[in-house]
Amino acid sequence: MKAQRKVTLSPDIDRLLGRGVAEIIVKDELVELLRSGRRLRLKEGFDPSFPDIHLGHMVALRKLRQFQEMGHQIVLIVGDWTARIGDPSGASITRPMLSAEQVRANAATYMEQFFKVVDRDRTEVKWQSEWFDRFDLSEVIRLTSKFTVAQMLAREDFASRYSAGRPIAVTELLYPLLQAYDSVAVQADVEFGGIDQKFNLLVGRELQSTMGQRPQQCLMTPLLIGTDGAQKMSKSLGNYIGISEPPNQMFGKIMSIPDSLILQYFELVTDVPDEELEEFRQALTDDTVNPMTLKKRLAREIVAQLYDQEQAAEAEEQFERVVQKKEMPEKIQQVKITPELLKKVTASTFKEKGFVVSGREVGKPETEEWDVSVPLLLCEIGLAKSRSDARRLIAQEAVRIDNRTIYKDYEEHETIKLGSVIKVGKRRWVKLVSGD
RNA sequence: GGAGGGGUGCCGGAGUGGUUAAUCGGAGCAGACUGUAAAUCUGCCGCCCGAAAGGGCUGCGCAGGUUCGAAUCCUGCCCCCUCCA
Repeated sequence: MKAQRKVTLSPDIDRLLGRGVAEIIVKDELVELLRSGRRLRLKEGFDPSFPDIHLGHMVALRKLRQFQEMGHQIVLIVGDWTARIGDPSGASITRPMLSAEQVRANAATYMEQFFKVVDRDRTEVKWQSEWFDRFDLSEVIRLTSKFTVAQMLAREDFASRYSAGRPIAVTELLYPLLQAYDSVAVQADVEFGGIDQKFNLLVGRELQSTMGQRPQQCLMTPLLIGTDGAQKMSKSLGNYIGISEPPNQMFGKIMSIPDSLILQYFELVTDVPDEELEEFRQALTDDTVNPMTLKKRLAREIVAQLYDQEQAAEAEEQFERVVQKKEMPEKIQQVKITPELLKKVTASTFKEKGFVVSGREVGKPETEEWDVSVPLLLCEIGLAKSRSDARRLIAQEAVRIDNRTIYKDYEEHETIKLGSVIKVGKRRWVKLVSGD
Protein backbone atom coordinates (compact mmCIF):
# COMPACT_ATOMS: atom_id res chain seq x y z
CA MET A 1 0.00 0.00 0.00
CA LYS A 2 2.71 2.36 0.98
CA ALA A 3 4.54 1.35 -2.14
CA GLN A 4 1.94 3.07 -4.22
CA ARG A 5 3.15 6.50 -3.22
CA LYS A 6 4.41 8.58 -6.06
CA VAL A 7 8.07 9.42 -6.27
CA THR A 8 8.90 12.92 -7.33
CA LEU A 9 11.45 13.32 -10.03
CA SER A 10 12.90 16.36 -8.47
CA PRO A 11 13.53 19.23 -10.81
CA ASP A 12 16.30 20.34 -8.54
CA ILE A 13 18.56 17.45 -7.85
CA ASP A 14 21.54 19.76 -7.80
CA ARG A 15 20.20 21.57 -4.83
CA LEU A 16 19.27 18.38 -3.04
CA LEU A 17 22.73 16.96 -3.50
CA GLY A 18 24.53 20.21 -2.97
CA ARG A 19 23.75 22.09 0.20
CA GLY A 20 24.46 20.24 3.40
CA VAL A 21 26.30 17.48 1.61
CA ALA A 22 29.98 16.83 2.09
CA GLU A 23 30.50 13.96 -0.33
CA ILE A 24 28.52 11.48 -2.37
CA ILE A 25 29.74 8.12 -3.52
CA VAL A 26 28.95 7.63 -6.37
CA LYS A 27 27.22 10.84 -7.27
CA ASP A 28 26.41 10.01 -10.88
CA GLU A 29 24.83 6.76 -9.86
CA LEU A 30 22.74 8.43 -7.21
CA VAL A 31 21.52 10.99 -9.71
CA GLU A 32 20.62 8.19 -12.04
CA LEU A 33 18.72 6.41 -9.30
CA LEU A 34 16.83 9.55 -8.43
CA ARG A 35 15.85 10.02 -12.06
CA SER A 36 14.74 6.42 -12.41
CA GLY A 37 11.59 7.09 -10.49
CA ARG A 38 12.16 4.16 -8.21
CA ARG A 39 11.32 4.55 -4.60
CA LEU A 40 14.71 4.34 -2.91
CA ARG A 41 15.47 2.73 0.40
CA LEU A 42 17.49 5.20 2.42
CA LYS A 43 19.29 3.77 5.36
CA GLU A 44 20.38 5.58 8.46
CA GLY A 45 21.55 3.82 11.57
CA PHE A 46 22.18 4.82 15.13
CA ASP A 47 23.50 3.27 18.29
CA PRO A 48 21.17 3.46 21.23
CA SER A 49 24.06 4.03 23.57
CA PHE A 50 23.76 7.80 23.80
CA PRO A 51 20.20 8.71 23.11
CA ASP A 52 20.41 12.44 22.62
CA ILE A 53 20.21 14.00 19.20
CA HIS A 54 21.79 17.38 18.68
CA LEU A 55 22.02 19.92 15.89
CA GLY A 56 25.00 18.07 14.47
CA HIS A 57 22.85 15.03 13.77
CA MET A 58 20.15 17.25 12.41
CA VAL A 59 22.16 17.98 9.28
CA ALA A 60 21.71 14.41 8.08
CA LEU A 61 18.18 14.14 9.37
CA ARG A 62 17.12 17.19 7.42
CA LYS A 63 18.61 15.67 4.33
CA LEU A 64 16.67 12.48 4.95
CA ARG A 65 13.54 14.51 5.34
CA GLN A 66 14.12 16.16 2.00
CA PHE A 67 14.44 12.80 0.29
CA GLN A 68 11.41 11.62 2.13
CA GLU A 69 9.42 14.49 0.80
CA MET A 70 10.26 13.31 -2.66
CA GLY A 71 8.61 10.03 -1.78
CA HIS A 72 11.52 7.86 -0.84
CA GLN A 73 11.54 5.33 1.96
CA ILE A 74 13.61 5.82 5.10
CA VAL A 75 14.86 2.75 6.88
CA LEU A 76 16.02 3.53 10.39
CA ILE A 77 18.30 0.95 11.89
CA VAL A 78 18.41 0.63 15.65
CA GLY A 79 21.92 -0.58 16.33
CA ASP A 80 21.19 -2.63 19.37
CA TRP A 81 24.13 -4.91 18.59
CA THR A 82 26.65 -2.34 17.51
CA ALA A 83 25.78 -0.36 20.62
CA ARG A 84 27.34 -3.15 22.58
CA ILE A 85 30.61 -2.68 20.81
CA GLY A 86 30.66 1.07 20.65
CA ASP A 87 31.75 2.94 17.58
CA PRO A 88 35.53 2.88 17.58
CA SER A 89 36.26 6.50 18.12
CA GLY A 90 39.39 5.49 19.93
CA ALA A 91 38.46 7.66 22.83
CA SER A 92 36.44 5.17 24.72
CA ILE A 93 37.23 1.58 24.04
CA THR A 94 35.60 0.15 27.04
CA ARG A 95 32.04 1.20 27.13
CA PRO A 96 29.79 -0.39 29.63
CA MET A 97 27.58 -3.05 28.19
CA LEU A 98 24.05 -1.84 28.23
CA SER A 99 21.20 -3.93 29.43
CA ALA A 100 18.51 -4.80 26.96
CA GLU A 101 16.17 -2.64 28.92
CA GLN A 102 18.50 0.33 28.80
CA VAL A 103 18.92 -0.10 25.08
CA ARG A 104 15.19 -0.12 24.57
CA ALA A 105 14.74 2.99 26.67
CA ASN A 106 17.51 4.80 24.83
CA ALA A 107 16.09 3.81 21.50
CA ALA A 108 12.69 5.15 22.47
CA THR A 109 14.16 8.47 23.48
CA TYR A 110 16.19 8.61 20.34
CA MET A 111 13.27 7.95 18.08
CA GLU A 112 11.13 10.48 19.79
CA GLN A 113 13.74 13.04 18.84
CA PHE A 114 14.43 11.57 15.43
CA PHE A 115 10.84 12.00 14.42
CA LYS A 116 10.89 15.65 15.30
CA VAL A 117 12.65 16.04 11.99
CA VAL A 118 11.82 12.94 10.01
CA ASP A 119 8.30 11.85 9.09
CA ARG A 120 7.41 8.84 11.16
CA ASP A 121 4.78 7.54 8.80
CA ARG A 122 7.24 7.19 5.99
CA THR A 123 9.91 5.46 8.05
CA GLU A 124 10.54 1.80 8.50
CA VAL A 125 12.22 0.97 11.79
CA LYS A 126 14.43 -2.10 11.94
CA TRP A 127 16.38 -3.49 14.87
CA GLN A 128 19.69 -5.16 14.27
CA SER A 129 18.61 -7.93 16.58
CA GLU A 130 16.05 -8.91 13.95
CA TRP A 131 18.89 -10.47 12.00
CA PHE A 132 21.86 -10.64 14.34
CA ASP A 133 20.10 -12.55 17.09
CA ARG A 134 20.00 -15.47 14.71
CA PHE A 135 23.64 -15.23 13.75
CA ASP A 136 25.77 -18.16 14.76
CA LEU A 137 29.51 -18.54 14.74
CA SER A 138 29.67 -19.92 11.26
CA GLU A 139 27.92 -16.84 9.97
CA VAL A 140 30.23 -14.58 11.91
CA ILE A 141 33.17 -16.37 10.35
CA ARG A 142 31.66 -16.12 6.92
CA LEU A 143 31.16 -12.41 7.41
CA THR A 144 34.63 -11.70 8.74
CA SER A 145 36.30 -13.81 6.07
CA LYS A 146 35.24 -11.34 3.44
CA PHE A 147 37.61 -8.69 4.73
CA THR A 148 41.30 -8.42 5.40
CA VAL A 149 43.24 -6.65 8.09
CA ALA A 150 44.77 -4.43 5.45
CA GLN A 151 41.30 -3.33 4.42
CA MET A 152 40.45 -2.49 7.98
CA LEU A 153 43.66 -0.58 8.42
CA ALA A 154 42.61 1.63 5.57
CA ARG A 155 40.42 3.32 8.08
CA GLU A 156 42.27 6.35 9.31
CA ASP A 157 41.36 5.92 12.90
CA PHE A 158 42.55 2.32 12.97
CA ALA A 159 45.69 3.10 11.02
CA SER A 160 46.76 5.93 13.27
CA ARG A 161 46.07 3.98 16.40
CA TYR A 162 47.91 1.00 15.03
CA SER A 163 50.99 2.95 14.13
CA ALA A 164 50.93 4.84 17.39
CA GLY A 165 50.88 1.55 19.24
CA ARG A 166 47.51 2.27 20.77
CA PRO A 167 45.01 -0.49 21.32
CA ILE A 168 42.41 -1.69 18.87
CA ALA A 169 39.97 -4.21 20.21
CA VAL A 170 39.01 -7.03 17.89
CA THR A 171 35.37 -6.23 18.42
CA GLU A 172 36.06 -2.80 17.06
CA LEU A 173 37.04 -4.35 13.77
CA LEU A 174 33.71 -6.08 13.83
CA TYR A 175 31.79 -2.85 14.12
CA PRO A 176 32.03 -1.78 10.48
CA LEU A 177 31.15 -5.27 9.38
CA LEU A 178 27.97 -5.37 11.38
CA GLN A 179 26.96 -1.98 10.13
CA ALA A 180 27.71 -3.11 6.61
CA TYR A 181 25.63 -6.20 7.02
CA ASP A 182 22.68 -4.02 7.97
CA SER A 183 22.79 -2.60 4.49
CA VAL A 184 22.57 -6.10 3.08
CA ALA A 185 19.77 -7.03 5.45
CA VAL A 186 17.59 -4.10 4.50
CA GLN A 187 18.75 -3.87 0.90
CA ALA A 188 19.72 -0.25 1.17
CA ASP A 189 20.00 1.88 -1.94
CA VAL A 190 21.59 4.77 -0.16
CA GLU A 191 23.14 5.11 3.24
CA PHE A 192 23.30 8.41 5.06
CA GLY A 193 25.82 9.48 7.62
CA GLY A 194 28.30 12.09 8.71
CA ILE A 195 31.52 12.38 6.76
CA ASP A 196 33.25 10.71 9.68
CA GLN A 197 31.26 7.59 8.83
CA LYS A 198 32.82 7.30 5.41
CA PHE A 199 34.73 4.15 6.08
CA ASN A 200 31.79 2.31 7.56
CA LEU A 201 29.54 3.31 4.71
CA LEU A 202 32.06 2.11 2.18
CA VAL A 203 32.35 -1.25 3.85
CA GLY A 204 28.61 -1.52 3.31
CA ARG A 205 29.11 -1.08 -0.43
CA GLU A 206 31.82 -3.66 -0.42
CA LEU A 207 29.82 -6.24 1.42
CA GLN A 208 26.70 -5.73 -0.63
CA SER A 209 28.53 -6.37 -3.84
CA THR A 210 30.20 -9.50 -2.57
CA MET A 211 26.79 -10.72 -1.55
CA GLY A 212 25.26 -10.08 -4.89
CA GLN A 213 23.50 -6.83 -4.16
CA ARG A 214 23.89 -3.58 -5.94
CA PRO A 215 26.25 -1.48 -3.79
CA GLN A 216 24.56 1.33 -1.95
CA GLN A 217 25.30 4.95 -2.62
CA CYS A 218 26.76 6.89 0.25
CA LEU A 219 25.63 10.38 1.12
CA MET A 220 27.77 12.04 3.71
CA THR A 221 26.95 15.22 5.49
CA PRO A 222 29.47 17.70 6.87
CA LEU A 223 30.20 17.79 10.56
CA LEU A 224 28.76 20.72 12.39
CA ILE A 225 31.16 22.55 14.66
CA GLY A 226 30.00 22.78 18.25
CA THR A 227 29.37 25.81 20.42
CA ASP A 228 33.04 25.96 21.33
CA GLY A 229 33.77 26.91 17.75
CA ALA A 230 36.56 24.40 17.52
CA GLN A 231 35.53 20.79 17.56
CA LYS A 232 32.73 18.85 15.97
CA MET A 233 29.54 18.97 17.93
CA SER A 234 29.36 16.06 20.27
CA LYS A 235 27.72 15.22 23.49
CA SER A 236 30.87 14.04 25.17
CA LEU A 237 32.64 17.29 24.40
CA GLY A 238 29.80 19.21 25.95
CA ASN A 239 29.61 21.61 23.04
CA TYR A 240 26.26 20.54 21.74
CA ILE A 241 22.78 21.93 21.36
CA GLY A 242 20.24 19.17 21.88
CA ILE A 243 17.16 19.18 19.71
CA SER A 244 14.87 18.59 22.61
CA GLU A 245 16.23 21.29 24.84
CA PRO A 246 13.64 23.84 25.89
CA PRO A 247 13.21 26.77 23.50
CA ASN A 248 14.79 29.36 25.78
CA GLN A 249 17.84 27.30 26.39
CA MET A 250 18.17 26.40 22.75
CA PHE A 251 17.86 30.03 21.73
CA GLY A 252 20.49 31.02 24.24
CA LYS A 253 22.90 28.34 23.24
CA ILE A 254 22.62 29.33 19.63
CA MET A 255 23.33 32.93 20.59
CA SER A 256 26.46 31.69 22.27
CA ILE A 257 28.07 30.20 19.20
CA PRO A 258 31.07 32.13 17.94
CA ASP A 259 30.23 34.64 15.23
CA SER A 260 32.40 32.73 12.82
CA LEU A 261 29.93 29.85 12.75
CA ILE A 262 26.84 31.82 11.84
CA LEU A 263 26.86 31.14 8.13
CA GLN A 264 27.71 27.50 8.51
CA TYR A 265 24.79 27.00 10.85
CA PHE A 266 22.43 28.79 8.50
CA GLU A 267 23.58 26.62 5.67
CA LEU A 268 23.41 23.30 7.42
CA VAL A 269 20.46 23.51 9.75
CA THR A 270 18.03 26.00 8.24
CA ASP A 271 16.14 26.45 5.01
CA VAL A 272 17.11 30.06 4.54
CA PRO A 273 17.74 30.30 0.80
CA ASP A 274 21.24 30.42 -0.61
CA GLU A 275 20.73 33.88 -2.07
CA GLU A 276 19.91 35.26 1.31
CA LEU A 277 22.91 33.55 2.84
CA GLU A 278 25.04 35.28 0.26
CA GLU A 279 23.65 38.61 1.45
CA PHE A 280 24.47 37.68 5.01
CA ARG A 281 27.97 36.76 4.04
CA GLN A 282 28.43 40.07 2.29
CA ALA A 283 27.00 42.03 5.18
CA LEU A 284 29.28 40.31 7.63
CA THR A 285 32.30 40.95 5.48
CA ASP A 286 31.36 44.61 5.01
CA ASP A 287 30.55 44.96 8.65
CA THR A 288 27.16 46.39 7.83
CA VAL A 289 25.34 44.08 10.16
CA ASN A 290 25.77 43.23 13.78
CA PRO A 291 26.45 39.50 13.99
CA MET A 292 24.07 39.41 16.91
CA THR A 293 21.18 40.31 14.64
CA LEU A 294 21.93 37.44 12.34
CA LYS A 295 22.36 35.09 15.20
CA LYS A 296 18.95 36.01 16.51
CA ARG A 297 17.50 35.20 13.13
CA LEU A 298 19.37 31.91 13.15
CA ALA A 299 18.14 31.04 16.61
CA ARG A 300 14.59 31.90 15.61
CA GLU A 301 14.79 29.72 12.51
CA ILE A 302 16.03 26.73 14.42
CA VAL A 303 13.71 27.00 17.37
CA ALA A 304 10.75 27.49 15.04
CA GLN A 305 11.75 24.39 13.16
CA LEU A 306 11.78 22.22 16.24
CA TYR A 307 8.94 23.94 18.05
CA ASP A 308 6.96 26.67 16.34
CA GLN A 309 7.05 30.32 15.40
CA GLU A 310 5.33 31.41 18.54
CA GLN A 311 7.70 29.69 20.90
CA ALA A 312 10.62 30.96 18.90
CA ALA A 313 9.35 34.50 19.30
CA GLU A 314 8.89 33.95 23.01
CA ALA A 315 12.39 32.65 23.36
CA GLU A 316 13.71 35.69 21.59
CA GLU A 317 11.77 37.98 23.85
CA GLN A 318 13.08 36.18 26.86
CA PHE A 319 16.61 36.49 25.57
CA GLU A 320 16.30 40.21 25.01
CA ARG A 321 14.77 40.68 28.36
CA VAL A 322 17.07 38.58 30.47
CA VAL A 323 20.34 38.74 28.67
CA GLN A 324 20.33 42.03 26.88
CA LYS A 325 18.32 44.18 29.24
CA LYS A 326 19.25 42.13 32.26
CA GLU A 327 15.69 42.13 33.47
CA MET A 328 13.81 39.44 35.23
CA PRO A 329 12.48 36.64 33.07
CA GLU A 330 8.72 36.20 32.93
CA LYS A 331 8.76 32.72 34.24
CA ILE A 332 11.02 32.06 37.17
CA GLN A 333 11.71 28.78 38.79
CA GLN A 334 9.79 28.65 42.05
CA VAL A 335 10.87 27.17 45.32
CA LYS A 336 8.47 26.51 48.13
CA ILE A 337 9.20 27.77 51.59
CA THR A 338 8.57 24.87 53.89
CA PRO A 339 9.25 24.48 57.59
CA GLU A 340 11.95 21.94 56.73
CA LEU A 341 13.66 24.39 54.44
CA LEU A 342 13.50 27.14 57.02
CA LYS A 343 14.92 24.92 59.66
CA LYS A 344 17.90 24.18 57.46
CA VAL A 345 18.68 27.72 56.48
CA THR A 346 18.03 29.67 59.59
CA ALA A 347 21.02 31.77 60.59
CA SER A 348 23.04 30.05 63.24
CA THR A 349 23.48 32.97 65.61
CA PHE A 350 19.75 33.21 65.75
CA LYS A 351 19.55 29.60 66.63
CA GLU A 352 22.00 30.13 69.44
CA LYS A 353 20.10 33.07 70.75
CA GLY A 354 16.97 31.04 70.77
CA PHE A 355 15.22 32.92 68.02
CA VAL A 356 14.61 29.80 66.07
CA VAL A 357 11.62 30.17 63.86
CA SER A 358 11.05 26.56 63.15
CA GLY A 359 7.74 26.60 64.85
CA ARG A 360 6.52 29.54 62.90
CA GLU A 361 3.56 29.11 60.71
CA VAL A 362 4.24 29.11 57.04
CA GLY A 363 2.13 30.17 54.14
CA LYS A 364 0.91 33.40 55.64
CA PRO A 365 0.80 36.64 53.70
CA GLU A 366 3.60 38.65 52.24
CA THR A 367 4.47 40.23 55.52
CA GLU A 368 5.93 36.98 56.74
CA GLU A 369 9.70 37.31 56.94
CA TRP A 370 12.54 35.10 57.99
CA ASP A 371 16.16 35.64 58.77
CA VAL A 372 18.31 33.14 57.02
CA SER A 373 21.91 32.35 56.30
CA VAL A 374 22.51 33.12 52.66
CA PRO A 375 25.03 30.36 51.88
CA LEU A 376 22.75 27.77 53.40
CA LEU A 377 19.83 29.11 51.46
CA LEU A 378 21.67 29.07 48.14
CA CYS A 379 22.67 25.50 48.75
CA GLU A 380 19.23 24.33 49.66
CA ILE A 381 17.49 25.90 46.70
CA GLY A 382 20.07 24.57 44.27
CA LEU A 383 21.71 27.80 43.24
CA ALA A 384 25.03 26.68 44.66
CA LYS A 385 26.72 23.30 44.63
CA SER A 386 28.06 23.52 48.17
CA ARG A 387 28.38 26.05 50.93
CA SER A 388 31.90 26.79 49.85
CA ASP A 389 30.57 27.40 46.39
CA ALA A 390 27.90 29.68 47.80
CA ARG A 391 30.49 31.68 49.71
CA ARG A 392 32.55 32.09 46.60
CA LEU A 393 29.56 33.36 44.70
CA ILE A 394 28.86 35.87 47.43
CA ALA A 395 32.49 36.94 47.47
CA GLN A 396 32.18 37.58 43.76
CA GLU A 397 29.14 39.71 44.36
CA ALA A 398 27.06 37.46 42.20
CA VAL A 399 24.16 37.07 44.59
CA ARG A 400 21.19 39.39 44.81
CA ILE A 401 18.14 39.08 46.98
CA ASP A 402 15.19 41.26 46.11
CA ASN A 403 17.51 43.43 44.11
CA ARG A 404 20.08 44.11 46.77
CA THR A 405 23.50 42.67 46.35
CA ILE A 406 24.78 40.49 49.11
CA TYR A 407 28.33 41.45 49.99
CA LYS A 408 30.79 39.17 51.58
CA ASP A 409 30.80 41.07 54.83
CA TYR A 410 27.05 40.63 55.05
CA GLU A 411 25.48 40.23 58.41
CA GLU A 412 25.06 36.66 59.37
CA HIS A 413 21.51 36.67 58.30
CA GLU A 414 19.50 38.22 55.57
CA THR A 415 15.81 38.69 55.46
CA ILE A 416 13.68 36.80 53.01
CA LYS A 417 9.96 36.72 52.63
CA LEU A 418 7.32 35.14 50.51
CA GLY A 419 7.82 36.31 46.99
CA SER A 420 11.49 37.09 47.47
CA VAL A 421 13.50 36.78 44.31
CA ILE A 422 17.00 35.43 44.48
CA LYS A 423 19.37 35.91 41.62
CA VAL A 424 22.74 34.31 41.11
CA GLY A 425 24.90 35.43 38.25
CA LYS A 426 23.28 36.84 35.17
CA ARG A 427 20.62 34.34 34.50
CA ARG A 428 19.75 32.10 37.36
CA TRP A 429 16.67 33.18 39.25
CA VAL A 430 14.53 31.62 41.90
CA LYS A 431 11.37 32.89 43.48
CA LEU A 432 10.29 31.85 46.93
CA VAL A 433 6.66 30.92 47.20
CA SER A 434 4.30 29.62 49.77
CA GLY A 435 4.87 26.06 50.87
CA ASP A 436 1.44 24.63 50.26
C1' G B 1 55.53 -17.45 28.81
C1' G B 2 59.14 -13.09 28.58
C1' A B 3 60.33 -7.69 28.52
C1' G B 4 58.62 -2.92 29.34
C1' G B 5 55.05 1.28 30.31
C1' G B 6 51.06 3.17 33.19
C1' G B 7 46.79 4.17 36.89
C1' U B 8 46.68 12.03 39.63
C1' G B 9 41.03 16.53 40.60
C1' C B 10 34.99 17.02 35.37
C1' C B 11 38.62 15.98 31.01
C1' G B 12 43.69 16.25 29.14
C1' G B 13 48.20 16.28 31.53
C1' A B 14 52.66 17.96 35.17
C1' G B 15 54.80 16.54 39.56
C1' U B 16 59.33 11.29 42.14
C1' G B 17 60.10 12.95 50.29
C1' G B 18 58.40 18.93 52.86
C1' U B 19 57.53 25.71 50.03
C1' U B 20 51.42 20.61 47.01
C1' A B 21 44.53 21.27 47.77
C1' A B 22 48.47 19.58 44.26
C1' U B 23 52.11 23.49 37.79
C1' C B 24 49.59 24.06 33.14
C1' G B 25 45.63 23.67 29.33
C1' G B 26 40.38 22.74 28.39
C1' A B 27 35.49 22.69 30.40
C1' G B 28 32.53 25.15 34.14
C1' C B 29 31.20 29.43 37.26
C1' A B 30 31.60 34.75 38.40
C1' G B 31 33.02 39.78 37.13
C1' A B 32 34.45 43.70 33.50
C1' C B 33 33.60 45.16 28.67
C1' U B 34 30.20 44.66 24.52
C1' G B 35 24.51 46.46 20.00
C1' U B 36 25.73 38.97 21.12
C1' A B 37 25.09 33.84 26.46
C1' A B 38 30.56 36.15 20.13
C1' A B 39 35.47 37.94 20.94
C1' U B 40 38.72 39.94 24.69
C1' C B 41 40.37 40.73 29.77
C1' U B 42 40.20 39.43 35.16
C1' G B 43 39.00 36.30 39.18
C1' C B 44 37.17 31.71 41.11
C1' C B 45 37.23 26.67 40.49
C1' G B 46 37.53 19.57 46.93
C1' C B 47 34.45 19.76 51.47
C1' C B 48 33.23 21.91 56.33
C1' C B 49 33.33 26.08 60.21
C1' G B 50 34.03 31.50 60.00
C1' A B 51 31.77 38.40 58.19
C1' A B 52 37.03 38.16 57.75
C1' A B 53 41.68 36.76 59.41
C1' G B 54 42.09 31.96 59.96
C1' G B 55 41.15 26.90 61.15
C1' G B 56 39.69 21.76 60.34
C1' C B 57 38.83 17.49 57.23
C1' U B 58 39.34 14.62 52.86
C1' G B 59 42.50 13.81 48.48
C1' C B 60 46.82 11.54 43.66
C1' G B 61 44.10 2.78 41.62
C1' C B 62 43.27 -0.36 46.61
C1' A B 63 45.31 -2.05 51.47
C1' G B 64 49.18 -1.76 54.72
C1' G B 65 54.20 0.10 56.14
C1' U B 66 58.74 3.47 56.61
C1' U B 67 59.26 8.72 58.08
C1' C B 68 58.76 14.47 62.23
C1' G B 69 56.55 14.67 57.16
C1' A B 70 54.43 10.70 51.15
C1' A B 71 51.03 11.73 45.13
C1' U B 72 56.26 11.03 45.68
C1' C B 73 60.07 5.55 49.29
C1' C B 74 58.82 0.05 50.69
C1' U B 75 55.37 -4.45 50.65
C1' G B 76 51.08 -6.88 48.90
C1' C B 77 46.83 -6.61 45.81
C1' C B 78 43.58 -4.90 41.66
C1' C B 79 43.20 -2.85 36.82
C1' C B 80 44.97 -0.99 31.93
C1' C B 81 48.42 -0.77 27.78
C1' U B 82 52.71 -1.93 24.29
C1' C B 83 56.28 -5.17 22.23
C1' C B 84 58.47 -10.21 21.66
C1' A B 85 56.94 -15.39 21.71
